[in-house]
Amino acid sequence: MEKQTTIKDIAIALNISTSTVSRALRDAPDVKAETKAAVKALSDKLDYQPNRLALSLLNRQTNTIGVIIPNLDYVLATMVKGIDEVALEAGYTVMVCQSDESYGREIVNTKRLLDSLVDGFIVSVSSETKIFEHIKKIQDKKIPLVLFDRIVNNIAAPKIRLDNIDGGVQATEHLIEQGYKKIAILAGPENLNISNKRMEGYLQTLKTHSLRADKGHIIHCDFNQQYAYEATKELLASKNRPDAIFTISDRMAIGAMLAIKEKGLSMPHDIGLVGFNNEPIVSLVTPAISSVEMYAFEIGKATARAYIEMMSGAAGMSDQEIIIKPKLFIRTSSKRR
Amino acid sequence: MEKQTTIKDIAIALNISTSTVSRALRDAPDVKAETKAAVKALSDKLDYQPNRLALSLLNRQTNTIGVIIPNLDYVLATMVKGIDEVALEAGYTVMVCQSDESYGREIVNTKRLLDSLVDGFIVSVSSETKIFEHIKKIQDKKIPLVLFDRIVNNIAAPKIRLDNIDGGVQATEHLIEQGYKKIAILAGPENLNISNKRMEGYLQTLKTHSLRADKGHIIHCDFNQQYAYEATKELLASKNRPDAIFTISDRMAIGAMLAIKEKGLSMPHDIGLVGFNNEPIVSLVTPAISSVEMYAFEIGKATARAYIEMMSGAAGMSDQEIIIKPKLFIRTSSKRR
DNA sequence: AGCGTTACCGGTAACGTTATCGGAAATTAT
DNA sequence: ATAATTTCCGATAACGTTACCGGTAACGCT
Repeated sequence: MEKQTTIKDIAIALNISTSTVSRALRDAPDVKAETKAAVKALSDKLDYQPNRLALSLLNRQTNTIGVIIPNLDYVLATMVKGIDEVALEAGYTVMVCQSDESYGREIVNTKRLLDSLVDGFIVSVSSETKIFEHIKKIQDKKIPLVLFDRIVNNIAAPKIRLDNIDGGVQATEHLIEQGYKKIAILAGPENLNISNKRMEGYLQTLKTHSLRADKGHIIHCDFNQQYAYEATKELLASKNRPDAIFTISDRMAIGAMLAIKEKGLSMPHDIGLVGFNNEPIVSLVTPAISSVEMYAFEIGKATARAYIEMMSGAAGMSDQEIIIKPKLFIRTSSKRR
Repeated sequence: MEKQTTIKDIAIALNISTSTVSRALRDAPDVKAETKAAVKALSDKLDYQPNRLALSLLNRQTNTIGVIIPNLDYVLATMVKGIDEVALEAGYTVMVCQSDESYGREIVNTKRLLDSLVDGFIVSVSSETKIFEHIKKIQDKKIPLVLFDRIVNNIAAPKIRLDNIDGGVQATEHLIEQGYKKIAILAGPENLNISNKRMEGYLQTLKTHSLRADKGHIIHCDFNQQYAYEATKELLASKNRPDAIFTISDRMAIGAMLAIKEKGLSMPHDIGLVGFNNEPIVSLVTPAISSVEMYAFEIGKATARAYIEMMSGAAGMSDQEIIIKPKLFIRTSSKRR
């Protein structure tokens, strides 16, 4: 690693002071045009780039956003892409850290970024996280914080998220409308907000239609395909077999689909199936799976915009909540009318 | 954003010098145990964290790796996960920038990170990139650089990549063995190294078996599903219709699959299909698609390891090339014997 | 000629940290 | 008791940059 050219190098070469070089580079009015030209010529020649560390240290801001996410699955990668796009545009650099759904790593990541590396955070908490001291610590230090997707309710910060309840409602309404009566739900871990909200929509809709959810039809399982597969196998073997399943993610829907196929049952005839996220994959499997689109890219962009607005000192952001409306895409797996 | 506690705050509070505080915190031998205890107690109480900017400025190193990738699709996200894991373990922070397959954004990203933000690069070039001046500039400044996955041949840096030729060979050998005679290939953009290498394996294998590739059976198209779908439609409508297709990505295989199904042809009977990457999706579609596993996570980890080794001053890294062997997973789409 | 004004530039401090040097006090050795 | 050593700590400079203050020279005005 070679020494980068600094303002000092230029100053010495031109036999002027660093102050003047600095001013010349910033096009300050009180520098002779001639001097400016010389400085600029030399700085181009030496490929001078200001040292951002020094600037950050001086100005106490890094123009870097710390983004902490639980993983890089399709949905989150799409959201990050949205964040990235808007942030880059606005001159921010983004630092993405994966917590890998681990509470411990989430804390480590937060701590590291807190070492004056970033001047704000955009966070989606891991499914394992039940204690939010590390998040609160961010706020204690008065560092801007925006939450997205997997938000935390009792923290006062701008929140950008899907209307998860509505997603649950849309999915369940649709299944009922298609004539399904015994609708089961494959939910995520019990403390996962987004899962609970989707379930809330589900329960609420059942109630509206005077249907009752069998206790055995509400399954909490880990957020992945394998668990969903096994849970579905059990569901299908149970006495009171459901005639439809709503899963709160597409990966879980795929797991369910495999179990259903294996059992020799047909969709949508014997069993209806609706997933969540509307990942590309769901339209490629057979049968194509209905799914709730959550507009991840939009959520990402809105998140970055909220962050920028917050940084620009907008007031009353802490209780702002941007809620994106989901939309159900109906496909073969649940369409029997 | 509140003022962080600094070493100075502690020094003033305890009426000692900042030097002593610094030493006490680093457990230097020449500090009284009593003083050390006092400093540590107060630093805990004030939640002191050293300012990494100041340290980086002083030591001329940031312990941050700049990772530049073209996008965050399944394969690259998996690789990043591998990089992340190893890097975090070794105390590095990772800065991921997406170029979004754009040459321009790749340059912008490189430039930004070059502003003394990172002390080394891990790069996978975008498919649009044909000029590598920005990469060479990294090396001109003697900044460590590791290339992975989409490497650039005429740049002297450690390279970690798949044995793409072998992947092409495995896929093609398999198709020939299954009795397919007229094997087409859906390749990526013409300047994309990984695509060309996979194609090289394909051509090489045809030659071994004294088969000739019809010129019309070699298609270059963009790296996505839609283009592959359309290219396949054309292929299937052509006079000399192929009886097998090898695509250099799974997303392209999916596109091909859709076109084949639409045409009413059956796999593996009428047409054999083999993809590349072995993404989870390929075992979920019907028919399940054979695909070449590229061990993305391993590649990511190996990349980070090479980077760390390089940083530790290991010699002769610049001509090191780590080549991971792929492995074909055979599924319904191509198994007719 | 003397004064004020303008144009231009340099010096210094500061951001937070540590390495280096040097020095005072305390301890040990003679 | 004095010298020699050890123990402990403080001051300073440095990393690269800019804000701020100040100063010199040239110019214009009366």
